[in-house]
Amino acid sequence: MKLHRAGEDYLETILILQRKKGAVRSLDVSEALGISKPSVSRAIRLLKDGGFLTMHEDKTLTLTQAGREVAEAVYEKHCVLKDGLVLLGVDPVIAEQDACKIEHVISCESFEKIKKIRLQQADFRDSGVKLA
Amino acid sequence: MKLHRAGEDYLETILILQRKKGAVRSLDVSEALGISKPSVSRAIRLLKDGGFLTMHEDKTLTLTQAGREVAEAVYEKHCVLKDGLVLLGVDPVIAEQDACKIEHVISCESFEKIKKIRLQQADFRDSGVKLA
DNA sequence: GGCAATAGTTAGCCGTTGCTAACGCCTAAT
DNA sequence: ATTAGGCGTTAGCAACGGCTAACTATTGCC
Repeated sequence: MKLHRAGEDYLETILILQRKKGAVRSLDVSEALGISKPSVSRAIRLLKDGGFLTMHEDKTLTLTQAGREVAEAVYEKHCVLKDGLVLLGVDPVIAEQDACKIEHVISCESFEKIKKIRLQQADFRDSGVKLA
Repeated sequence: MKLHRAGEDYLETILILQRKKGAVRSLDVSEALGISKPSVSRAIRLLKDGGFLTMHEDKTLTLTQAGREVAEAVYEKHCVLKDGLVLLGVDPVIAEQDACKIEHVISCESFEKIKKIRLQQADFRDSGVKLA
């Protein structure tokens, strides 16, 4: 099963909510993403069918191994991209929005290069040299 | 009329083809993008209705002022993003693909910051200092 | 004139991803 | 026990953006 933008978003959100408050239900995802309950319900069903998460009797959601891998990969992209943009002087709110979109389209190769240079920039900055 | 990813892609492609070979027809766009003739035909009609281009009696296409502005903005993002990624060491083919996607989702604010830092990096590199 | 190739269009399908309306179920309060 | 609220689901709609099949129109060749 091939994941699209929305699927990645849902998995990422579930991961974040799981870390933040433990048990996650569909409604939590709905509120976090600002997407209607029925839309989330259908998406969750598809992700369940695809083997990315399981829903327990009490309706709480848990990511499977596959789901967690996707979610963590996307979330890492999110964090590095947002951080990088903020470092460049982008407004944090804008950086957050952009990271939310770019995380779904950027290749792993490009991402790794950005991650690398971002670390170097941090080192560079910490060394006391003024860049910008 | 609000443009989406596809609309921007078509306008950008028409701009590039126009610069490369003068007159542009639907089929040129179809071949350049690898999208079927009917899909391009419909998209062109919508862009025409939206005031982004005009189609002449001989079926050649011309961007309007509005269309050209969009196309040039997207194309500039494309070039800067691709260049930036290549500078970071990303394979040019991958960089091209990623730029094609990111150009449609990145904000102007983030883009401007990237453009700025890219120029600084170029200066820095030209100054003889080894970065990577 | 007739035929084939080229180019554009129309009609209609599909998947993705949003939405609302309305229903079902469970729990808690009266 | 009945009722109300919270949560999930079902049904059905719409927009976007691909696709194929099939039609039309123009042009160039014999």
